[in-house]
Amino acid sequence: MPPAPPKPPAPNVLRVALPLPLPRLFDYLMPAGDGPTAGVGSRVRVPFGPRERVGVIATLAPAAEDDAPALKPALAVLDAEPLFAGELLDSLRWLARYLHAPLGEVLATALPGPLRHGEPLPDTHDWAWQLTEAGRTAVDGLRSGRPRRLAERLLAGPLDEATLDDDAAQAPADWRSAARSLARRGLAERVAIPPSQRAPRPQPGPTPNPQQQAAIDALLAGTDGFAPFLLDGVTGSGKTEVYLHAIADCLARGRQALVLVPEIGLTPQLLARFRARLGVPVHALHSGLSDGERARTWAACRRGEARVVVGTRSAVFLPLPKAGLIVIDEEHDGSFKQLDGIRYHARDFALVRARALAVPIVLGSATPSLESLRNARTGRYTHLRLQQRAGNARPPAVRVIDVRKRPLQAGLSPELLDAIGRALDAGGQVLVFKNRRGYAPVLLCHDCGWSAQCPRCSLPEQGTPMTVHAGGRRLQCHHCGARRPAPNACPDCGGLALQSQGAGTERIEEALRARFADVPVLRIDRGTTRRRDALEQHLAQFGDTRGILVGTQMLAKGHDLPNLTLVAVVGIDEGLFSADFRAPEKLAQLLIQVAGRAGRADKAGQVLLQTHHPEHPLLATLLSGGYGAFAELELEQREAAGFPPFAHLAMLRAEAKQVEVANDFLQAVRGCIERDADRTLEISGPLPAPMPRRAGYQRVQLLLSAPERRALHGALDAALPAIHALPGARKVRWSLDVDPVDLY
DNA sequence: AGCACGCCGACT
DNA sequence: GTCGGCGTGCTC
Repeated sequence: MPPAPPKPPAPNVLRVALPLPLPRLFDYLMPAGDGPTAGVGSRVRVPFGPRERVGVIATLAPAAEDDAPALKPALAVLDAEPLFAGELLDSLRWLARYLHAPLGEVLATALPGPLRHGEPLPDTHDWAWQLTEAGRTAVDGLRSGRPRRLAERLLAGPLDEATLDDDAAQAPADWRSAARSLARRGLAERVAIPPSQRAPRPQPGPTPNPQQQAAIDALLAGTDGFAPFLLDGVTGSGKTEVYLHAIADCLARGRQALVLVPEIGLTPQLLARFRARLGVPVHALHSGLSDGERARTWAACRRGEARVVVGTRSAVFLPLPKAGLIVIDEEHDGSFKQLDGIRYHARDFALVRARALAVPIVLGSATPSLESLRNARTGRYTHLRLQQRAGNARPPAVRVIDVRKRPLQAGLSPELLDAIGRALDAGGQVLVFKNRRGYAPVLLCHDCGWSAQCPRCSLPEQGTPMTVHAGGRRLQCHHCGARRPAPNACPDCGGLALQSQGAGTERIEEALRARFADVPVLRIDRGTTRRRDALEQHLAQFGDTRGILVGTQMLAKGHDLPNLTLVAVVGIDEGLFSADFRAPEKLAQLLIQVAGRAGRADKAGQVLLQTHHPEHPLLATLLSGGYGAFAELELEQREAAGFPPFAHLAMLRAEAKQVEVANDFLQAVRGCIERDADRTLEISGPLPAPMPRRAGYQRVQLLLSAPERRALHGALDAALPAIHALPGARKVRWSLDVDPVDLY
């Protein structure tokens, strides 16, 4: 008999993903002692240099070869059941490869702080109240009152807090103070019970209109397997109602539903509506929660106990062992993309997860992203439309105001101020919306509307704007890098009214206060409104009284203002002529959204757009054909210019105290990439970024573009090891952003 | 990323 | 004479 082949050695090496910006795993020996068995996806505490770190076991490997460095043993395995398993682990591995980010960093961003730092998965039990021994004998002796009534109910057995809450909702009574009163006397106690799996007690909602019903039917028909839907519904058409029906169906099938909303969209009102309608606990996940709460929600999802989670972008990392549905509300919203650290896009990653989980996913928006519209158009997504506005709301009348050569006061024209005055006289509310999105500044002539275009690479129709650098004294093109000094006078009309930026909200507020001294003027922006519900509070306080709201982005949605009769939008020209190819899309989405705020009730609303370019095709198309027509046109432009969704981008950014340092580094990076890149890969840069993020630091960037994703990722895969090894890599702060949203 | 080690200026 | 600047090198 031939000798049996040698048995492969039992795996005794842990390959651990640590949260470090290093693109490799670290090997350890099995920990000594008898802790939980080491399994892929479990966390381990390991020695790392002079300190300790918590990582995740990525793979188990057989004994290392002799030439390998001497391995240290891991200190302890922290999870008996792997924290990351199945679909979530697979999807996160995919994400790390897609973003070209270290697995350890991706896994770390997917965990709430306490879990990242090695805390055990927290308990997720519910609480109930029961009588103590003493309590049972003392009931008869209690004075009549709420504590006695509660004690009598508890005689029949313990009651969980959710049931007590529900009963209290029907017959309002404060059972908590009664319970505390009993507890003080040692008659009752609070005890932990297993998490409730009560059947949903949904409340009926309004009857869906025919379009909503058609959308609901389509969603319910597609619950078997991966099925992406674009729910394209005008403002006020009742998308949430459609979500609620789909979620209720998902709950009825005993599955979990995940709802992602933009940062600004997760309000107490929205949660209350979901809770009331679905009749099950709804978990919320957002930045306002404590670490402990986030960890508990994570645990409840991991155990399959959480039925519905509504969360902002990081909720896309929740484990969903019983997934049945994913909803992305306002799918076009920029806050789904993380702008630092692991730069993931929650909507895109949610699609990857939905596919891996084999569940339907609904992307809802009144102004879908061009990416999603294209996917709907090519048939990758089922396109569902809601075109009826609920109730008797009428679309507002939109008018464009030409401000060329008009005397402006804090950027406001006399016509606009007159219209504001008339709206106030009629007892209405006015919203003055300042479009300020951190666009790269462009140079604009106030007399004739001329803006600086690159002479070398202008397209015949739209042109390539040059951006303002060096404090307004230099212009630079972000396509070809051409530079020239900024002119002192307008090359077209000879006027001296060249300006690079409009007025901020503070100046507008000031001017409005001076002009309309008899009405309240409320400014809403990042400066005045930091906290989550501060916006709602401000607006509620403002009420229905006649007055003026001044603000940015934040005012584009939220709290209904039924008495709002005039919306004035200023500062749109920066969006019309921005060098950022996404600026027109963002501007169109914003205009539609802001316009949706006027005339929601039965009062007719008016929208005024103040611009130097009344004849601009974006405005003309948007006003005559709506967002759909705009999107059609814009997709053509993107295709002609070779921008997403017809090309795929990656951005390498570097910053240093001296531009040359960052520039030299990216020049070297460019060399690494060019060495063996596909011919279809286009590289532009290194170019200075027009807006420094931090004072004293200079930012430079290198943009990669390819018509096929494969070419882009192939080039990055090939070049990244060399880039990491570049001598300059430690002298600059650099990052790679796959699918960047902001090019500046 | 941390955190060490390692060589050159103004201070108890 | 020291305390401390941040340059480069490593972490299984």
